[in-house]
Amino acid sequence: MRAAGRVMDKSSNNTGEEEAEAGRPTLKTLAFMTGLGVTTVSRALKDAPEIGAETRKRVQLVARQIGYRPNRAGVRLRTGKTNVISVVLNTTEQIGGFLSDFIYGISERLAATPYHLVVAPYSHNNDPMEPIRYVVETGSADGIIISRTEPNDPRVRYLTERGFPFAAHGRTAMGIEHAYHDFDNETFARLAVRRLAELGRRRLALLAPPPALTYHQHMRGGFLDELDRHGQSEAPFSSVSSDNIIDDIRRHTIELMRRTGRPDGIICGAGGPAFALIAGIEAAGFKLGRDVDLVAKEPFNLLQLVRPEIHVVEEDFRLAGRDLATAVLSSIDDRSAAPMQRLVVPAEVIAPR
Amino acid sequence: MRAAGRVMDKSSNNTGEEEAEAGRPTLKTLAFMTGLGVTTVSRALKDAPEIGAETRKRVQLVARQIGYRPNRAGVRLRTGKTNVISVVLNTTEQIGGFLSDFIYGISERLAATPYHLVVAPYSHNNDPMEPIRYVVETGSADGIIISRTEPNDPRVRYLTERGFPFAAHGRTAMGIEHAYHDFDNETFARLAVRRLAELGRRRLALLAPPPALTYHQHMRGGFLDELDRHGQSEAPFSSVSSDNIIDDIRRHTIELMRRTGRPDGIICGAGGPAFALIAGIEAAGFKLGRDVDLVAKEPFNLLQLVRPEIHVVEEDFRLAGRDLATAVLSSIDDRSAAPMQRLVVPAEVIAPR
DNA sequence: GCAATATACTGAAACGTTACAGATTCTCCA
DNA sequence: TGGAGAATCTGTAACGTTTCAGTATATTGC
Repeated sequence: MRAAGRVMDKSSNNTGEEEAEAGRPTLKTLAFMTGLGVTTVSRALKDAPEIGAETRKRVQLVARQIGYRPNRAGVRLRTGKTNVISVVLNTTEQIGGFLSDFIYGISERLAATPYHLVVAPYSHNNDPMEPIRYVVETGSADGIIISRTEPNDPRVRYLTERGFPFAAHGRTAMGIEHAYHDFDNETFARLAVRRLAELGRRRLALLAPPPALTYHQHMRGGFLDELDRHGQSEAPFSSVSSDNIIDDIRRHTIELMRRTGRPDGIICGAGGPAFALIAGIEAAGFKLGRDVDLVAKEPFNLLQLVRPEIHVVEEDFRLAGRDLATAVLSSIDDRSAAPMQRLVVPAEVIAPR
Repeated sequence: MRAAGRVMDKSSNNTGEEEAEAGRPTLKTLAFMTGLGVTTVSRALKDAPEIGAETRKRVQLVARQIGYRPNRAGVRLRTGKTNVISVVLNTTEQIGGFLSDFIYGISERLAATPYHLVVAPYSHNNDPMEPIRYVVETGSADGIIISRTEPNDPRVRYLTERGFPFAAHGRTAMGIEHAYHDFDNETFARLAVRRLAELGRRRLALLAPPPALTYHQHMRGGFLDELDRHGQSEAPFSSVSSDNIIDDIRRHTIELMRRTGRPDGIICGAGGPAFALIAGIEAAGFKLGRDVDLVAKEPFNLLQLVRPEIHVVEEDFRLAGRDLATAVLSSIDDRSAAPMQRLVVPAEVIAPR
């Protein structure tokens, strides 16, 4: 009864507006259809307490029926909320790219939310800060995911100073508590060294990530310390990093294997470059599993498939993506909440099959 | 003189507005600073002819100085223009993912434009039409890039009917002229068969993409026809496609190699799955290059690195990304222009090194 | 029976932009 | 000299949303 009365009132009030009934439904359309004011509709849709229960249901029903979807630009203009997560990526990123799974992981987490994922690239010759500044200055996202984290990362400092929600793939070492997801590369290195020790390998080389990245330290730290415990020695291999292009790695590996102090065990801190390592080892005339053992990260389950004689540790980038998305979302939700920090500790080295 | 006079006028006119001087500069800020109206500023920035040359320069100078950047939400709300390209991806996509390069290619092309790239995922169990409908209905992008194109693709029909700019990775066969970038998989298959014929291989198997996808037809077409020309026969291998998970492919390959009519040549229509093929061949006790030859796509230059005895054809996904981005942009720019259609024809099969 | 208060709704304004429909000044020609 | 027309600028409205400051009606307390 009440409802009906109001409907009559309002519809006659609103008829001046000449509803075209074309295009996407907006709040105005809903207001017209329900006979309510735009404000009421807006509030009813977000379950505001000052709207009658019946009205709320009615509005929501109609909205669902006609497939109302809030206009993102409208919301964004009014509130500043973009419903966007920006993932900043280095386009000169490594071989073969773990990136697919990373992106899929993020998407997966975002799928059930109103958030969109935008990919903001930067190339090696640009300033990594540039896309970050852009996002913050133009407010083009509600949160940022960064990767290739450094111990003293200007992006982390910048974002923290401004209180802008973000999560990093990798840790820092600058006394700032921030959200991150990281793979425990120290443990990875330890496990790898230990395995090679078990196999009787005495002289090990490590293909590490570039020194600037935090996980270089972690990996080398674990490597060196564990080397010490087992009385093994290092075959220096720092002329190249897992960031180099395939051919560089292959060439340097050949050179490494031909040195006097060549290693009998190699550890590779990434997936793709392991292929180049293998190629180099074999090109130098050595045989995997006999002359030298290799422990590598296995990001796509392809490595051990073609070279069953290598030892692998699995790293899950899809999980990293999901985790980081979750972390940013909760940062956005409550900026003062404790940042999500997850360290994934590898449990085992998978032996050759 | 003139300019100065106007500045005085306008600034006194505008002083009612109490410029806070905080936050991002907007047109209003610029208007205040230059002493012009916001309309004039807006037009000056986009080089409208009805604005005096001097004014235009002045406005643009000030804009550059204070780092003015148009508010995307404002533009989008007013004009409907989003400056967004949406790339719709299947998150259950294949092994190892060529996706990184694809995305990087798109980003690369978009970098110098005002466009952002948003990734819209769908999983195997969802309707592939869903993200497409979402984008079109909510107008959340100016253009779409789709992949995994089918001969009679409902997405292509839908987008064409609505005149929505898009480009497809792959062709269709439905009498619709649309923008695409495609790798010539027919030629790929022909080259592969020819190479295997040269090697004396008589009985060939093809690991094709799923039958639903257009390039399945192309690849199989070229394969069968060329098979005929050389008087070779086919070893049926349709129980599995290059979309299957690694382990399925490996198992089916073992089974294939143990059959009576086992192949002495195999062609693999994708990069990742080749690893599984190799594993299967070897698990069945055969040797690559001796018992059987393999021709595969090489998307990341990793395959031949660890298995120098295989023959590869390079497919460049970064180029595909760049191309598709270019195609959508030009579609957006002029909807009636002839759609960009590019077929990349592979020239050679790279022999083992 | 009347004020105070709670309940359920409302219009107007604002976010930043562009399109529309003028307004003002200047130039040039009859 | 006067008026048409070009050149250059202007304010207002609108896109769809949320917030602010109400208004009207119903309910309560005394």
